Amino acid sequence: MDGRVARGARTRAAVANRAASVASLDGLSGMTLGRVAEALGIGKSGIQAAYRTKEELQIAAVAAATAIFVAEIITPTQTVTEGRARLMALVDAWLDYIRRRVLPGGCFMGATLAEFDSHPGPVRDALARARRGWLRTLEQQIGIALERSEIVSTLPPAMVAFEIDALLAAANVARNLTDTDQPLTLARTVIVERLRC
Amino acid sequence: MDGRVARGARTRAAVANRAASVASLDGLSGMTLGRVAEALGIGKSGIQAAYRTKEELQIAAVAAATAIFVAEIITPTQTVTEGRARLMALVDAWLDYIRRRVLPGGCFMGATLAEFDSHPGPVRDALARARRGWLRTLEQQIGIALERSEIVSTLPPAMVAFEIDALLAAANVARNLTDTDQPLTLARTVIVERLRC
DNA sequence: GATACAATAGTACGTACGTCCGTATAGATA
DNA sequence: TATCTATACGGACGTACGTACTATTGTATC
Repeated sequence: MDGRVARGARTRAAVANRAASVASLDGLSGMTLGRVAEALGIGKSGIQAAYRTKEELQIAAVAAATAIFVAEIITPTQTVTEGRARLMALVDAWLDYIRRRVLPGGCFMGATLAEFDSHPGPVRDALARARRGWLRTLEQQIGIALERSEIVSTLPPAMVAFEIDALLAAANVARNLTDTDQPLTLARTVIVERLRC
Repeated sequence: MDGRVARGARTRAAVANRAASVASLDGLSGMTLGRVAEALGIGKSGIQAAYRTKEELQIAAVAAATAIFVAEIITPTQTVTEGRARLMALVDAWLDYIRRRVLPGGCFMGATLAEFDSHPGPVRDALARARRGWLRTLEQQIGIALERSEIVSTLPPAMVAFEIDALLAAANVARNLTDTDQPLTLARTVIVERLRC
């Protein structure tokens, strides 16, 4: 029971995951077929068998990174009470996800969005879609927290979501630059404070 | 009166500026000698005559981008009253600098920091130095504004500076993604609001 | 057990990269 | 004027890229 198609699917998943890892360090352009192949211990043609072109591989890497993100951050917080509690659970899960270096480069989006934001095409579309989903998730919990008066804000949920995402992204960069976890706790402090006004 | 060294210096400056332009779009790795050369209408060897290696060119690009940044944002606001007024002048100058697309990719730091934050070396050091200078400039004015009670904050100046920079960086990404100036004004709204608590 | 076909390896191609070298041009120096 | 010297060019180098193609393996189907 380890047929051709099962093996193929497993390879495809392994390739996509490794591509996401490499891209978190060197970006989706710096991620080359040869590097991914070498990291996996297979030949370049093995990558091609899974994804025909580099662009397909890039999109697969985005999908893989998104899946990891959902598994690490979205799913585990799904059981937490909606509103402020879940919002903070999301933030903490994100910070922990970065701290644990699930992907070696930290935040996949941080490394790739800046690279592709000026390059229209299917890859950028995939990145933008994932980003929008994350922002909407934040916005939703902020809205609920506001309704329940668990947080205070003079700004609409969408702006608060934008702000939290901005702080997290900046924390990721600062963390990579300084090789210290301090920026992560700093960002958390700011976020906590901003949910009180 | 257009001697070798004068011509050389002029070429070096032109090469560095064009390198900064290209890098704002494609990053410091995506910026290739051939592309810079072509954009300048000279040969690859012309670039090499100005900067021996690609790394030297990358560092020169950082310096050129920093110089542009200073000329466009720091210097013009130097005459504004210190404190809240100058802080907002800095923010507005930054937003306008992005809006005017002085560099085609928007924020040079936004495009290159995320790319190099996981790549130790002289290029990252140059980027980190420039970033620290910008954060210190913000922090300084925030501190003065706080002393003079022009703004209210329960957070220390360094954190507010971190936050403002984070919002601006996120605005740049969102602006490139959406091709709309709306994220810029959104970020400004958040910043103004955050200086009141 | 024979046949068809998917997954992977291996190889080769054309292009573009960064770098190096030889040389012509033209300003600086004596 | 004659002699350096720095700028810029053209070209060639080895490497690595993405892609295309063929051969081989191993599994499902009949």
